[in-house]
Amino acid sequence: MRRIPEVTIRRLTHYLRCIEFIKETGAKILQSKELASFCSISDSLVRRDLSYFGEFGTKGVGYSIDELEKHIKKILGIDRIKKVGLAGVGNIGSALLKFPLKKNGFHIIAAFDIKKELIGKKINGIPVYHEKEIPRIFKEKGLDIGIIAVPQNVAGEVAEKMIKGGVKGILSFALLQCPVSKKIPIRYIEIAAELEILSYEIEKEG
Amino acid sequence: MRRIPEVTIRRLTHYLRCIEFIKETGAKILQSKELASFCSISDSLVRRDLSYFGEFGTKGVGYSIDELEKHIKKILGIDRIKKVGLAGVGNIGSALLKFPLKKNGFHIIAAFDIKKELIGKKINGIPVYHEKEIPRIFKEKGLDIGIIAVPQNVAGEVAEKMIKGGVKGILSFALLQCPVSKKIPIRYIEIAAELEILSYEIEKEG
DNA sequence: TCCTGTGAACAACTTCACAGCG
DNA sequence: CGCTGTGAAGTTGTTCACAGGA
Repeated sequence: MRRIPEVTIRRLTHYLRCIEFIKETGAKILQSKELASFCSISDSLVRRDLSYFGEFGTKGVGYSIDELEKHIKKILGIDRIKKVGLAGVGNIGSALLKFPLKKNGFHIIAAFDIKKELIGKKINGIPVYHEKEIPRIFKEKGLDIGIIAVPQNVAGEVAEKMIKGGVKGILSFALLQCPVSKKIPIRYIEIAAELEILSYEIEKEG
Repeated sequence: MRRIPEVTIRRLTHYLRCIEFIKETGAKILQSKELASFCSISDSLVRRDLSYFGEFGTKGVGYSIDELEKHIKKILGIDRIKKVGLAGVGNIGSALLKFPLKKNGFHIIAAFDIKKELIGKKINGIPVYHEKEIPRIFKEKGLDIGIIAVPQNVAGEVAEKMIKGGVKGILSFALLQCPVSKKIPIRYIEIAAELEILSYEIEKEG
C-alpha cells in the first residue's frame, strides 16, 4: 500500500460528516459521484482516497453506506472510544467541556487548571484537577489524547507533563514553543491563523 | 506572478508568529535558515514562499525582521483592522468574545443570538443583537468577516443573512449544509475533525 | 449497462543547486 | 564569502480514461 497523503485523511473525516447526514435520508447506497458533489471534489478523488485502504465498493452499484461508515471509522481509529484530558479551563477550555465531542467518540475524562477555585469542582460532570497532577491522572486513567487550552507561555510545560503521563497525541490551541521531547503527533487549532488566511482570500480579489 | 499555493499562505501566518516571537529577543535580521528551523521546514521553502511576493531580502545578509513583518501583514491583508461579527453566543461563541483576537487585528464589533436574555446585553463590551438583525448590522457597521458559532441546523440561514449584509468572508465552526449563494471565501474550524485526524495518526504506528 | 478501482498522464508543490549581488 | 532568489529536477497529489466485475 502506498504512503497515504494527509489530505486524504482530512477528506475521510469530511466523508464521515456527509455520510452521517446522508444516512438520515434513509439511503443505503452511496456512489462516489454523489459523495464527491457533497464535498465539492471530483468523483475519482473519492474513489482514490478510499482505494488506499481496500475495495469497499461494488462495481456497477456503489458503496454500502453502513459499510463505508464502519470502514472509515476503523481507518480513523474511532471505532473505539478515545479518552481525553483537557488542560486549561479558561475561555476555550470551558467551552470544550460543554462541547458534544462524545458523539464523535471522544470522552473528556479529566480537566486541569491552576486556579484554586476550580480545582476539586466538576464541570459538566468532568472533575478538575491541579495541573501538577497531569502525569499521574493521565497514567492512572489511561488517557489517549491531551487537549491544550492554556496560555502560550505555559503550553510547553503542560505538553511535557502530558507526555510524562504517556499521552499518545496532542491537540493544542496554543503554539508549543520548543518541539516537545518525545515524538508523538501534535496538531494545532489556531483561530488567528484561520482569520488571517481568510483575510488574504478576501483581499486577493474582492 | 505564478498562482500561490494555499499552503504558502498558511505558512506565512506561521512565519508571522515566529517573527513576533523572535522580535522579542531584539534581533533585527533573520535568515531563511533560522526561520525555517523554527518552523521545521527547509530554508529553500521559506525563500520560495517569500519570493512569490517580491524580493524582500538582502543577498549575503538575510531579511530585515521589521520589513518582513510589515510585508507579510500587507500580503495577508492585516495591515488594517478587520471588523468581525459573531453569530452564536453559546459555548464557543462566548469564548471567542473573550479571546484576544484584537491583538491580531480582528475586532469583534457585534454579536448575535436568538436567546432573549442575551439580546441587548454587552459581553466583554460587545453588544448582542437578535440574529434577524444580522443583515442590517453587518451593512451599517461595514463588517468584513462573519464568524459562525451556532448549531449546525441553523448555520446555513445565518450564513445567508451575513451574505445579505455584504460580508466578505466567513469562518465557521459548523458545517454549512448547502453551499451558500454568493461566492465568498469560507473557512472551517472543526474540532471533531482534528481529533479524528489525531486519532488516525496515533493508531497508524504506536 | 453502470460504477468501481487503478495504471498512466498530468498538475502542483518542494528541494536541489547555483548564479548573482551585497 | 554568504545568503537570497530561482530555473530545473524531483516528489507528491489529482485527474483521466478505461478495464473489469456485478
